[in-house]
Amino acid sequence: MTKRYPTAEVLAQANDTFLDSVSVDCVILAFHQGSLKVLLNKFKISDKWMLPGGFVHIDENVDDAANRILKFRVGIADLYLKQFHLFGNCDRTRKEESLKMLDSWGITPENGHWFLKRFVSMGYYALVEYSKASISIDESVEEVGWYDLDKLPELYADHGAIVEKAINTIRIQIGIVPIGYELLPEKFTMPELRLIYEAILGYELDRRNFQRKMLSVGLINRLDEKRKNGAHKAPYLYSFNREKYEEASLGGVHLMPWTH
Amino acid sequence: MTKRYPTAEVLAQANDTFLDSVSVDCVILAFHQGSLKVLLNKFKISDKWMLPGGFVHIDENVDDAANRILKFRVGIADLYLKQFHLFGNCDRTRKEESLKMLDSWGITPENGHWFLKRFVSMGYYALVEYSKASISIDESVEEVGWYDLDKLPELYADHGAIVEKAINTIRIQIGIVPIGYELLPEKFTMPELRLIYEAILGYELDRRNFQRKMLSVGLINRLDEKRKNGAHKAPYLYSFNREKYEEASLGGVHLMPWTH
DNA sequence: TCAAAAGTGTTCTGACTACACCCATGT
DNA sequence: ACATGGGTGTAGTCAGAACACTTTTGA
Repeated sequence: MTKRYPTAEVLAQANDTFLDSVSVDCVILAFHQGSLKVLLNKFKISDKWMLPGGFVHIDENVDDAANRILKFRVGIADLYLKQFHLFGNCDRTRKEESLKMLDSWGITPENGHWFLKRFVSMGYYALVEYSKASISIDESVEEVGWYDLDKLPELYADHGAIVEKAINTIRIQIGIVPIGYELLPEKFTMPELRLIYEAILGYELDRRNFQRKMLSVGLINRLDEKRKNGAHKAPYLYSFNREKYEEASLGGVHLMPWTH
Repeated sequence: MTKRYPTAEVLAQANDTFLDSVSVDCVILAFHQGSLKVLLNKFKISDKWMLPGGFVHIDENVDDAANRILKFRVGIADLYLKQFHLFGNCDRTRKEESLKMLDSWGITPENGHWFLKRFVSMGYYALVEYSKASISIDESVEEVGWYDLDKLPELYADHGAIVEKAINTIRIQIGIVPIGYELLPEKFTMPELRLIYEAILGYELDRRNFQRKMLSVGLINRLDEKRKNGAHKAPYLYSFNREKYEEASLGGVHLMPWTH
């Protein structure tokens, strides 16, 4: 199973390789240095940044395609990965840009070439641990990088709207679905967990009440270790109770109050 | 704007009419005689019931396609209609069935015919008022009918799973998103509203607390009328405060508690 | 007059809020 | 010692759960 990201050769005869008209875009989020980052890449030919995305193999489930793209880009499989919206408007396809890309790959497209047709894109969001993600570049991509959510560069086509919709969806779900497990290392401190929640929600939480709430739902175990940070009391380390976490992911938990 | 549901003639030259590989399936729900019903139809050639669905015109937004299909089937436009999941597995396409359909329409498909390719389907759910829905039949459809959610007949391909996923999604959203407006006539009684919630949730609610809660969120106005039902006190009639309702639909409200 | 169902009031509990207070650590 | 930030305790408030009680209607 070493299916490739589409390159020039693949695209040239893609009619039988990929599912028509359907693409996948991934909003891959990680937490680093106090803020949420999203993974972006830039194709050699394009001057705009894009979300990591790709096409669906003809014999591949769409969800699996999203997983494959994710694994290819950040090197982690079986991540927290969720559908959040289908972007299906006609006006989202940028024919000129696509032509430019084909041209740069030395392809002179016949009329109605697969790549030039209208595409709808399934949006997925993924949460990954920054330190575990090893971003990779292939020959079609010039640059890959993590961008601060509130300092995004100009994005290709509707990718800006896709990012926005993703973060909105996560904000809504954060009260029901436990997160953090995917964004943090095995051992973490309570302030670290809280900073993630604050970054996603966009406002500050009461340090003390947050701690109590998190401990009371029972998804987190306190360890017998502390981490020395600086000139203050060393915070405890915690780990997720994997079993209960999975359970809560499926069944839903009431984690956060609803009123701001 | 009188685009048609695909029929034999349309399908024959559909390559340029419809978006490839993408279809739309609608789980249309209504409340009638104490239970939730879902709209199903049966094609002449098929022996299995299907969800109302269709294809996306080449110059049509996917969301608009869902709206068009809905309008065609129940005669109501601008309904409460929401994406809930993309069904994108390879194994969901039933090639033999599709061949049978084409054959029955007198089409001998060349290899790789549009209709025989793999399709992914965007699932939408819609809530409609039973009395306002006028279901219509076209020449390709043999029968259309409302089916009780827990007495569904055998459904085509993965349509059973689609219905299930739809109702699960609604159950999760019912606590945040106000519903009822779309399922009830202009004027309704509190028990009527409560029965809908109970039907969706699958369990009974406390009559008295439900009433208080509904009134306290302010989406509902009590009218100066009552409806005489039987040998008991006549319940008040209520109507939705449309303005606040729209607002709540967008911003979200905390309507129901989370714990069962 | 009685059953059935609607409407209102009350108590109890538990969760969230907003703090005050104490503890550990490095400079 | 003191600033910085982590951890615990507690009173006040508010919403939901449970249930008693009253009201209206038709048979």
